Amino acid sequence: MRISELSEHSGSPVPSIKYYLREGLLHRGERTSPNQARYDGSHVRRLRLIRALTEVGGLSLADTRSLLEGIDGNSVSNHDLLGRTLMTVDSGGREPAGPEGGDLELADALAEQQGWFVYPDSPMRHRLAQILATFRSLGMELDRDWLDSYAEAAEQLAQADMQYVEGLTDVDELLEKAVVGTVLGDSLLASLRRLAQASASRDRQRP
Amino acid sequence: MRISELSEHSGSPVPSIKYYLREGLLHRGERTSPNQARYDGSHVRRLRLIRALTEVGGLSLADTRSLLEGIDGNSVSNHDLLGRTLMTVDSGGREPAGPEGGDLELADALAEQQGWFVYPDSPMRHRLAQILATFRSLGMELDRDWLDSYAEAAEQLAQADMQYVEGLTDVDELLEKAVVGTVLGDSLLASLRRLAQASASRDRQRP
DNA sequence: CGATAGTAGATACTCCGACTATCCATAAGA
DNA sequence: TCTTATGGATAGTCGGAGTATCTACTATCG
Repeated sequence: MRISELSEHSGSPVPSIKYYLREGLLHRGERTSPNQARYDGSHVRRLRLIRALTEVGGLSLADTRSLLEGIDGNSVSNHDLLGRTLMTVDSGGREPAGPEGGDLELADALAEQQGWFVYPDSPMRHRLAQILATFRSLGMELDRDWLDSYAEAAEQLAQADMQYVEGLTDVDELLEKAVVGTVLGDSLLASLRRLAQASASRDRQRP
Repeated sequence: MRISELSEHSGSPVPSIKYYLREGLLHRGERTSPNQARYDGSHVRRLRLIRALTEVGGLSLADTRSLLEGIDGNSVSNHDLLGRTLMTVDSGGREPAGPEGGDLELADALAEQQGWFVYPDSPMRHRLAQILATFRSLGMELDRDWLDSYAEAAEQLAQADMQYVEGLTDVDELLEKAVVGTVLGDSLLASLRRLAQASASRDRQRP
């Protein structure tokens, strides 16, 4: 298919497609002559993925590209994907630069309570500590029960994810599903949480 | 205190503070003469809040401002805050424009299973449907058990939030904690989920 | 008292990310 | 044939989030 058809099938305007090609997010089509190339289903699929990660997941193009490269390159050995590929994802937010005092310990305590193994230099460990520090800097006392609820929910979600992914043998498919599930899962969860909060606060208002 | 001291106390550079003043995110100081104004703790606090919401929560300045206005104006009656103020938050992502077919029904089914009351024209209801549509457009079959796990986790989180907030009588404080808890809570949860996933996938790799 | 540094506010400028628009030489299709 | 589309390259746009500069003026140190 030609680029205009690719545009129609994917819903992305031609100039954007050209841009993604330039930026290396989309693999080039099979060239049939100096100024003709053929695109196929893989391009449609990739475009949908790009738009899902950026529009719904809120990732920047740069983050999106690095995830796509991870998928393409089978960057990680089998199951280590969630632990490595996705660790690089920012999930929004410019670099803060907050000093984290005893918050690393709190982060570790939460992880230990859930039985998680956490690499000491894991970016997420530091990000977590930083978030905890931010809460405290705003005068929120970080109730341990509340935090435990969050950690427990995270554990349950991870278990659900593992079950969902269980039985997949194709590494490519597994990688892609893991990435999508993780990135869009954040958005999904955020929506559900809002709905639950709205409902709960309404219930509390008129019990 | 003068603006330079405010800058030191808050960690934000003076030009940025001026910018926030211009943009109406930060209330002006008490003017003591044509070119002098005095700032106080409320400014320090507000600056920290702004930076927490933008840097850690990943909100745009525009979203941040609208939330701050909600807090300032006591926009919502008592407990309706989570249901209304926070509904406006985007949680990242440019407008997609995805057509949602039977996904609204699926969204409603999930909500009903958790016993949530959802306004039919709630933005979050549509956003949820859209996210579900996105998953499907990527060829993920949307396992109902998986979705239920997510909805259940959301419910538990909302309950934890309610408990945390319970007993607060000061409306201003309640509003602020709700906003912070919701926005930063997303980031917190995302971090925890990554840690849990990493650990779980590691466990599965070497059982 | 005067020189120096700091200040409020306004206006203008910069930088980056994510596109759009033009352009060119060529190829496909009516 | 000749109008339209294409691939690729280069340049331009636009919004968001700051920076920089400028102008009067004030505070304060020596």
